[in-house]
Amino acid sequence: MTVVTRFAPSPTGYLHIGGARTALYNWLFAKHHACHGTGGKFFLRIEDTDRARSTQEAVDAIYAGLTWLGLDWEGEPVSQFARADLHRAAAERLLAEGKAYRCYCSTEELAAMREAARKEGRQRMYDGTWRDRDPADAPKGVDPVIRLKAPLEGETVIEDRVQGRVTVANAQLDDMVLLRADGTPTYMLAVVVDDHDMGITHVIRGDDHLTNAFRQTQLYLALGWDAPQFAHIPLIHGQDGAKLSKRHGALGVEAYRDAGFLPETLRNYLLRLGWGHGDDEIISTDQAIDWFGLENVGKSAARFDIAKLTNLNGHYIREADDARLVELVMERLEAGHPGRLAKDARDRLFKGMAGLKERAKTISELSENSTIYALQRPIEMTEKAQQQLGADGLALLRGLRPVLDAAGTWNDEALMATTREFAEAGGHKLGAVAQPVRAALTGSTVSPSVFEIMDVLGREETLGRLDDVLAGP
RNA sequence: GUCCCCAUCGUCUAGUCAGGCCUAGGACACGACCCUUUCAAGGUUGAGACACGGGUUCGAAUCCCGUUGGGGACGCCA
Repeated sequence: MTVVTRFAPSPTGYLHIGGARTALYNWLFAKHHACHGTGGKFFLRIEDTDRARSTQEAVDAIYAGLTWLGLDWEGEPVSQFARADLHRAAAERLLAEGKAYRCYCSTEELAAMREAARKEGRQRMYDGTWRDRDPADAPKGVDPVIRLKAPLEGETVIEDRVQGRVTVANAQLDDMVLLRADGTPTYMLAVVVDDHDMGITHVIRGDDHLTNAFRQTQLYLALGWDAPQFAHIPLIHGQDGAKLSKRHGALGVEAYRDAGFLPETLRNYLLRLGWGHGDDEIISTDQAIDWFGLENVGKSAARFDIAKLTNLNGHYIREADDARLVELVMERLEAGHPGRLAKDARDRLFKGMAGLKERAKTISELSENSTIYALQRPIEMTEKAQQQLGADGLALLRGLRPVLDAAGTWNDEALMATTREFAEAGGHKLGAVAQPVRAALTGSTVSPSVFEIMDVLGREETLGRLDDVLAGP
C-alpha cells in the first residue's frame, strides 16, 4: 500500500519550528516508503478556511520555508478553501441521512452553556438542545449551524502509531459544528473530507491534535469512511517547558536561516528532537529517509536547545562545500559592508575558507570572521589586538617585515618556517611573534593560523597591513 | 475544573514492547588535561539521571497500581 502523508498548516504566519518538524516527519515517512518499494507521497495542503486570518504572505512564507528546508511536495498545494463546496456537500449528506442536525442556538446561549459546563466540571459544552428538537420550533431569522449527531454512549478509540491506544468516553465529546451559520465548513469537517479525498493514509501531526482525532474519528464513522492511521508526535517545548507556538517563542525557519543556520542542520536537529536511532547523532538526510519510522518517535515532549543546534551547525559548516559557503558569506558581507569589500574578496575567501569554516558555528559568525579577508585596508583593531601592538610587539614586527619582504616562497609552510627562524634567532617563542602579527594582520587576537592568513592575503597585502601598523596611528 | 497524554543526567536521547547483558550508554552544555602561533576542531578525562511510594518476581529503569510533577485539549480558530 502506498503511503500518503500531508503537511497541513494554516497560513496565519510564518512556518514555525514545530510545523517544520511536523513537515519533516511527514516528508521523511513518505520518502522512506517511496524508497522501500511500497511507494510514498507527501502533499501540502493550506488550511485557509479562516478567511479573516489567512494571508497570501503567510502562504508564501510557508512555501519559502519548506523550500529552504529542502522539503518538496507532490504536485500543486491544495487549498482547503477552494474545496468548500465538497465540504458542504458532505455536511448536507449527513443532514439528509439524519446523522447531523441544524442548531439554532445563539452565541449567548452557547456562552451560558460553556460556563455551566465548566462550573459543573463537565467537558461536554453543548447540551444538545436542538439534537432532537422539532425543526418547526426554529426561531425565525436565525441562520443555523449544522452539528454532527455524535454518539452519546460508548467510547471512541484511536490506535495511535505513536501514543498507542487512546480511549475517550463519548459522553465527553459534544456535537461538533460541521457548517457555520454562514454556511462555511469548520476545520473539523474540512480536514476529514480533504484527508479522505486526498487519499491520506497517515496523519502525522502535533500532539495538540490528539483530542481532535476523537472527533474526526466520529466523523469518519458517520461518513462511512475508513479513518487514516494517526500518529501524534509530541510537541516541542521552549526553555520554560511550555508548548512552543507562534505566540510563545517559536521562531520561523527563516529566523534560523538569518541567524546563520544551515538547512541540513535544522533537518538533523529536528529529526533528533523526538526521534532516535540508537546513539546516532549526525544523520544525513539520505540516512534519515532510510531509517525513519514511527516506531522510534518518542512519546514525551522535548525542549528546544539552541546550544545543541549550534554545535550541530558547526559540524555541517565544516562539512559544507567551500564555494557554497563563500556565496553565503559574500551575500552577508555585501549587505553589511557596502563599498568596503576588497577587490579580490571572493578569491581570498575561497582560498581561506578551509581555515575559516573550522572555527565558525553559524554563517553569521563565519561572515564576521571572514572580514579579515574581505575588507579593504586599513583594518579596524580591537582593544585586545591593540595591546599586542605595544612597543615590544611593534619592535618584533619591524624586525620581521624585511624578512617577510625577502621571503622566497610565499606559502603557509614556508612562511611559518621563516617566522620561526626569525623568532628563535631573537630568542622568542613562535607564539610571541605570531600574536603581534595576528593583531596587525587581522585586527584581532583570534583568527586562523597567521601563516595561512599571510598566504591568503599575499605578500603585498600582508606587508601593507604591517606597514599600516608600523606607521602608527 | 473536566478529559487525554507524558515522566532516564541541566538539555536531547539509548535501554522499556520480548524483566537479568545496566555498578544505566551516547550527544550537547560544563570542569580538567593533552595537542597548539591565538581561537576553534580533535583526543583523554571528570562531575551529572532511572520523580516518589507500593506491589509482581529469584531478579524491575524495564510489568501493574497509586501519588506527585509536567504538558495538551476543552471555539460557529485551525
